[in-house]
Amino acid sequence: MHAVQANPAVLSVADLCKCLGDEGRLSLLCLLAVDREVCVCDLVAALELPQSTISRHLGRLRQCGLVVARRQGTWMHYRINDALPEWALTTIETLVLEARDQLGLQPLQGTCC
Amino acid sequence: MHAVQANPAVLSVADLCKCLGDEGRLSLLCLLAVDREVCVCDLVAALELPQSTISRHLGRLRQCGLVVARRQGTWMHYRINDALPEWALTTIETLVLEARDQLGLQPLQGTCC
DNA sequence: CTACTATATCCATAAATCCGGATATATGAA
DNA sequence: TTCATATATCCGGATTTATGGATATAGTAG
Repeated sequence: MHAVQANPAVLSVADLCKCLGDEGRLSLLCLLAVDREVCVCDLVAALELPQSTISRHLGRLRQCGLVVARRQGTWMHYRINDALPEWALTTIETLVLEARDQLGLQPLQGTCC
Repeated sequence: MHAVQANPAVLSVADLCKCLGDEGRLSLLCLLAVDREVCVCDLVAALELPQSTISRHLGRLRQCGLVVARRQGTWMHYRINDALPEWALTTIETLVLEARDQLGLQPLQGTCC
């Protein structure tokens, strides 16, 4: 078996920064950093952005390995990938803490599921 | 006097990340993080990019407040702005440390001035 | 002044990114 | 099966960004 799932292309510093360089994605990470696991519909409700936009951002975050998804029925639950390298996790933590002040985003209300 | 030089538009997390999300600018910051102060010609020599490209990247880094410049004769010396907020400085430090491994950039040789 | 160097800016092109409505896919229920 | 919901993907257009050669500016020396 040579499909040992090669290391998902080590996260580059530049790619991490590109992901964090968009207010939409940054907001998503802020929300995910508080509640451990959130489903897409709650994220859509919280950020008031079209569903396709949220999904697209989540897709990119997942592609970079910043978040992981878990399916539960028709819902998808996203959470920050805690298997990221240290430098990435500490960076995300620092930036999310500051971004939460800068972007005025209200905490998640009622969970849909 | 109402020209007290208004706060240079507080650095946003997203803007910092956009700046760091380019390999050219990231490389420049890596070089500046080692040697405290470097002049443009040395940066051009080290990165082997056209002078206009280097200057443009430095301009953006300066505009975001990540670096400051000091003129000495015809030379411009750039250094990381240590007056940045804590969250930005620690982020830069963490990312530069990792990026130096990822990007294989050789240390500055001979200073031009 | 002229000439030379270092750096910044201009410009047009190319490439990447973002957006959001429309559509496709997936799952569960009836 | 059909329907409804949740999410992902498609696609065309708008916006932003990066590029690098050419040019302009600033400083020094003669």
